[in-house]
Amino acid sequence: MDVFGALASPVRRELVQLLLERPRSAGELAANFSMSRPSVSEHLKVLRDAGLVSERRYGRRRLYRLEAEPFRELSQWLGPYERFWRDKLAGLRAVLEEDES
Amino acid sequence: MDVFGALASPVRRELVQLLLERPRSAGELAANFSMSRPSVSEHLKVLRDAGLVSERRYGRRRLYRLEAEPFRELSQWLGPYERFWRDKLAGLRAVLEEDES
DNA sequence: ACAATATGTAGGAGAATTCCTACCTGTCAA
DNA sequence: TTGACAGGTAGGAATTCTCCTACATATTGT
Repeated sequence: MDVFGALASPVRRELVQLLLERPRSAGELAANFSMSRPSVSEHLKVLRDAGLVSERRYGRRRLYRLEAEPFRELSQWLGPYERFWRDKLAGLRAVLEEDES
Repeated sequence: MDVFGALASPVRRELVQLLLERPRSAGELAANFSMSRPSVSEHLKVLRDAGLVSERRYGRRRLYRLEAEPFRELSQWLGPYERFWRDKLAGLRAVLEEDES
């Protein structure tokens, strides 16, 4: 599953959002959800496989942290569309000003 | 299915990319894929339901066009992560310059 | 009116996703 | 060394996704 597929799940987007604040352990992450801990662990695996997060072991804990690169790629993918909607807004503004005059 | 879910499919991302150039009819879009035309039509429905594209009928043709708003929302969602990876890059640069000195 | 064109919908098969409980593994602390 | 803790893996049920062929609907040109 690629980056887009990984972010398609609301649960995984929430995980990613939690990791944006700071790295957290698997258990701490799981505590934020009503689903079972193993299920959260599976979601973490999806995020890992997509390269969105990495994991380091500290004793019996595993700290998950956000990886920057995939988000950079996402941003690049979005670039052309961003230009698209900015142009749309600019066009809209022009029309509104036209009406005012 | 929401915007993220809709963009999880490579086929739908390609559709969206085609529509970024200009609005196109369902048939013209389908011609770009090796899968059956009805399947492409179903992908278009997913994009429609997610609000990513809209459709206007011109006779027996239906022109699909990209909608700006969902991409704007995507951009806003990405905002905090964009800051995240920019900070990472800045940090990396700082470390490299440190090494040089 | 009729055949051809453009496109969506129905129904279904097969694959993938998502969640669960049970279980296994490695680490820490007494 | 042994029990408790942190966390991943296995196997499976229910659901959703993706693709197909067949069919239905609307429009156009003759």
